[in-house]
Amino acid sequence: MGKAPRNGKILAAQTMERLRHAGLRPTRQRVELASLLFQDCDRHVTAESLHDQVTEAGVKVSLATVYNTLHQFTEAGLLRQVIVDAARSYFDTNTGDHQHFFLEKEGVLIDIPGEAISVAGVPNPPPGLTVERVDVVVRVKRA
Amino acid sequence: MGKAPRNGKILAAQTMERLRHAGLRPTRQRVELASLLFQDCDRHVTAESLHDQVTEAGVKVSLATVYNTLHQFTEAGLLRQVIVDAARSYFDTNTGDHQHFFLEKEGVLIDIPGEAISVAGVPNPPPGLTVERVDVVVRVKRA
DNA sequence: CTCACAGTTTAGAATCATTCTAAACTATTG
DNA sequence: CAATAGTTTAGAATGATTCTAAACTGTGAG
Repeated sequence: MGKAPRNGKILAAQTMERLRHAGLRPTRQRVELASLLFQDCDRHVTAESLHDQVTEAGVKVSLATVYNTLHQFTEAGLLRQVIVDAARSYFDTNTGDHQHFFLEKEGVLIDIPGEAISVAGVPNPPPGLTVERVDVVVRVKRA
Repeated sequence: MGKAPRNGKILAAQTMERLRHAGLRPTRQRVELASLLFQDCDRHVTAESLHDQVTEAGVKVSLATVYNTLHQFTEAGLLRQVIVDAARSYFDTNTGDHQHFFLEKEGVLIDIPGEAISVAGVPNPPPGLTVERVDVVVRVKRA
């Protein structure tokens, strides 16, 4: 032990700052979850996959808290919810403008950069409605 | 009584033919549901909304059968499943190429003709994967 | 027209993801 | 350090959907 703990501490401090900025009290659980979610590259998680991961890391966080936290992070703009599967909800750490490939059989999401794709010809919505967002899901399967 | 029954019979006969062509035995329940689904213009239903409708029409069909039937019709290509809401599944009687506006608050779907919208710049999927379909959901809200 | 059987329907139980509840805990502030 | 508002949690509850196994019904053969 040496590097891991030190990095852990630095990471935790940054994470706590980030949570405070988002208006969230940096509790042990939120810091743990945020560290897992935001340390690496972009990630796509479900409540269960994240709960499994945090549990395997030897940290005790209830599934209810994982659900709460995912929703709070989403409201705070730290995550984005992705709806592609009737069976479960995915959360994406990439909150920028982008779209997805979705491999249904395996429940795998792959980002498509926002600049890559362009959607043309969206009609004006019916009167009284305004566009919030345009989601594109490219459903793929193993060849 | 006069017109209604006669039309009903004609409709039923057409519907039974349609079901047979799709490889589905035309049972009372399937004919009832198909009549409701396909008689008018394009429709978007959930299992519950369709069950309510058929029940209000005075026809006895179990909710389980509505679920079964919706899935069978979908497999047979008579319906298309639309995934826009984590909470419930929608089925669309329009199986052609088109996209949707979705008014989340009210659970309302509105078709956008396929010719209207064009999606450009979809990257090649990762090796070993092929594109099945590109879904576009324009999420709207009351202004 | 009738029988037999494969395919269907169904009530109710079961499942699964998710949310709720209310009691125990903890970060924060004074 | 104490008070308190915000959090966490186990477990119950919910809601959509699926399953089960028993009863029912198109259909094709005779």
